Amino acid sequence: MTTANRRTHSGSRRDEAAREAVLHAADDLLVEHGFSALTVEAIARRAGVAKQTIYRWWPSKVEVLLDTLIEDSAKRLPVPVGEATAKDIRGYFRRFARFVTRDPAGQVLLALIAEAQHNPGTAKSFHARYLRPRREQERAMIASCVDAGGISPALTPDAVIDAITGPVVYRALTGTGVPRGLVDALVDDLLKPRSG
Amino acid sequence: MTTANRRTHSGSRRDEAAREAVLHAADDLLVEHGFSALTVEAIARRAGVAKQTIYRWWPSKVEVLLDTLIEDSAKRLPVPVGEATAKDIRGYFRRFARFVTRDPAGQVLLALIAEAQHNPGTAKSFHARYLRPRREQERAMIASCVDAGGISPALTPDAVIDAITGPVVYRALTGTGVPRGLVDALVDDLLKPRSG
Amino acid sequence: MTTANRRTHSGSRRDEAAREAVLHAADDLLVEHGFSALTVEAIARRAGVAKQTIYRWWPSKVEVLLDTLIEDSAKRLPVPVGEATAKDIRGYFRRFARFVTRDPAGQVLLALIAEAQHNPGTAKSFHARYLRPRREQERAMIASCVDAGGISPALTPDAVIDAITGPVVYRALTGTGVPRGLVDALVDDLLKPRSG
Amino acid sequence: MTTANRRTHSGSRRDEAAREAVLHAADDLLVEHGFSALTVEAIARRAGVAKQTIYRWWPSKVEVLLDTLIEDSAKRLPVPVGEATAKDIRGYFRRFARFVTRDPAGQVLLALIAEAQHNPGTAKSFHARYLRPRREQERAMIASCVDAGGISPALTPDAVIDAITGPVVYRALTGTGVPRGLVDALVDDLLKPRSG
DNA sequence: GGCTAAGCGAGACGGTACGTCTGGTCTTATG
DNA sequence: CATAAGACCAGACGTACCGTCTCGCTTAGCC
Repeated sequence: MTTANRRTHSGSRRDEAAREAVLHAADDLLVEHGFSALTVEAIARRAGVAKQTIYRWWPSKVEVLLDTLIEDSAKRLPVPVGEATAKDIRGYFRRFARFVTRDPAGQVLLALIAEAQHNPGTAKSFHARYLRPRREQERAMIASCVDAGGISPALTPDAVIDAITGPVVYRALTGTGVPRGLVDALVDDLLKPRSG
Repeated sequence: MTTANRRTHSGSRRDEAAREAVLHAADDLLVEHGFSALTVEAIARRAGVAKQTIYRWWPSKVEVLLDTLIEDSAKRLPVPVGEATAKDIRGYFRRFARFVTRDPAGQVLLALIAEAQHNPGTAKSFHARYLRPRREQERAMIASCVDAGGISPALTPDAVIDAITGPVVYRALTGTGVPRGLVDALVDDLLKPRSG
Repeated sequence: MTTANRRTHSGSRRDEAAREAVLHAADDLLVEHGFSALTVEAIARRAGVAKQTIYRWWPSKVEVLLDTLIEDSAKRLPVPVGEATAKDIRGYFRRFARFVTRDPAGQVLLALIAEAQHNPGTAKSFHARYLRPRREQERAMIASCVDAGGISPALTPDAVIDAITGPVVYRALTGTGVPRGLVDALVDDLLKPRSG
Repeated sequence: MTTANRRTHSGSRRDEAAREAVLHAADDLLVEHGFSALTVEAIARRAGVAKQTIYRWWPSKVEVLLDTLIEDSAKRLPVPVGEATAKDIRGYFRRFARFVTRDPAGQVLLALIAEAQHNPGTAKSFHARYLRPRREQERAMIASCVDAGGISPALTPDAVIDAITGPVVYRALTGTGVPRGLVDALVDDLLKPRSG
């Protein structure tokens, strides 16, 4: 009702509308036309924003993607906090598999893993701002469950996480999809102590 | 006065020297300056070859890389053929981990996995010419061992391969290295039947 | 402890200090770094003034220059008023030549002649605010001397002025300097009646 | 009849058609929309040429203009060569006045005089490639006439040229037009010796 | 003496053009 | 007929200014 009919920028403070337009434009372009269509010019065009506005706030288009990924995965793939049960953990990794294979934001994740291969700077901030913090939360999730006696894996928490997310990500990267039951099989196998 | 110092092309047949110069130039550039330095112009410059010569024989720089990867991994990471023992399999995956983390050709593999994310055409020929054939050989290796009774994994051969290579590749892609013992732990865990 | 070191603007009336800072900044930039360095942003930076303050009071950077030119040439190159002798006229044109070739304000004049070529709006206000009024005074100077019988040129006053300032300006514009004696020769030649 | 219906560029040699398209585009843009519309992008657009093609052959748009000026004034404002009469000289300066005030190429000349004010690099090559050679020819024209006894001016040849072209150029630059008879009056006045 | 109005420094904004780089296509000349 | 060379069109890169705008502030001048 009270919305202005034209976006009006906010003067000497950062324009939140422009920020969001950029993030959405980047996301949309990636999903619709792939990473190669994700040029700063195209983002600016699509967002109705000047190139300079992008360069003012983000050092590269990769950081734009990273921002969308961080926001989206905080919303749509939260790591369980507090005391986690084996069921919580299984649920998290199932959601992770779905996120990576079906959520648009999952495509962003894969694109960033890829881009980090090509560009050391990307790798660095991708780790610092996404992978590392998330890994910490995941580790805490596993550890809390171990502490509570819910599971007693033979591997370290890190190795467990790699052993589950690794195959999921690898199959997603190679475009072969994650087969039904793979996550469950891995989780079952890894979280319980090996007999003998 | 015997010139001959300069490579002299051969007339109406494809110039093998040019082909090899291109492959080596691509490999070297990737290792020395990373994927972002790997432009067709740079390859041509380094190989002492005209751009057109590259475009004549390869549809893109990615196919150049793919050719080097195919040649190099046939040489340096052969899949065991014939009857394979559990030991052979473990050995193969150990060599795989070393290849991916330490061999220059492993960098090519990672770069192609990455590039396949950005470009559907790359993905297609990367699968058809590298991943698929290799996966077939790996599957045969596992199957022959199962048939011989050497192992009896709970998962399908494909799942086993993913469960081992997945974490290795994932850690390599995220630049975190593959910890000592990870491969062995995964192999031990997956090749032997689950108790109970 | 009495701060006051920082210029403090004056509230709801135009800030004279800002006005002068702008004029001087423009002048300095032109002389030091040439016309191409004379951007509104650079003037604002140098003057310690916001861009908006410039746009509030001047329609363009050219008008800033024009203001400095008008002030400076009123001070340093006044046209003789009242009854003029041939000697006054010669003196004026000598000062004009020196102004155009050596005075920083002369550079401003040349820059505006140039800019007027590129921009019709500049041309218009440059004529209206500088060239026309000045030409009127020059014409009056010549006319008063003719009336007094001091000279009797074969050409109209306008043509005389053009015939003297033209070569001076042309040589200044082409950076070739005004040779000693050129002004005197032209003045001698033009102010006295042609024999025969 | 035999013209190709599409311009086809000429391979590894410079494309003459592209060169001419650029020169004409620059000329046209200057005349139609003024110097401020003369951007490299606009020239490229208009000429149907890639920007890089312009940057490959010209260091700046100014050099493009300079090339058009050199070609055009060789064609349309040749300096008389060989023994020149007073009539030839008068004719040349009359043509010069018409060139500067009415010929599109004259606009290019004025634009370059202007731009040379703003940019030292422009000034340098404008002098070296246009003004200096032309001045040499003009000086030779005057000298040959003096030698033949056709005229005996009180001023040096250079001063004579400046005294005639100066006012013409100055009036053209200030957009006031060159009045009928001004050139003749100046020529008459300057080429004949002052009596007494 | 509080209120209003304008000027101010600061700087974000949507744009345009800059000059550079690479991509992928084409032509020429050489062998 | 393959090659080295390299010109060509296309279009993205990241930067500099443009001219407009809003912010938060300071200072008159009016009630």
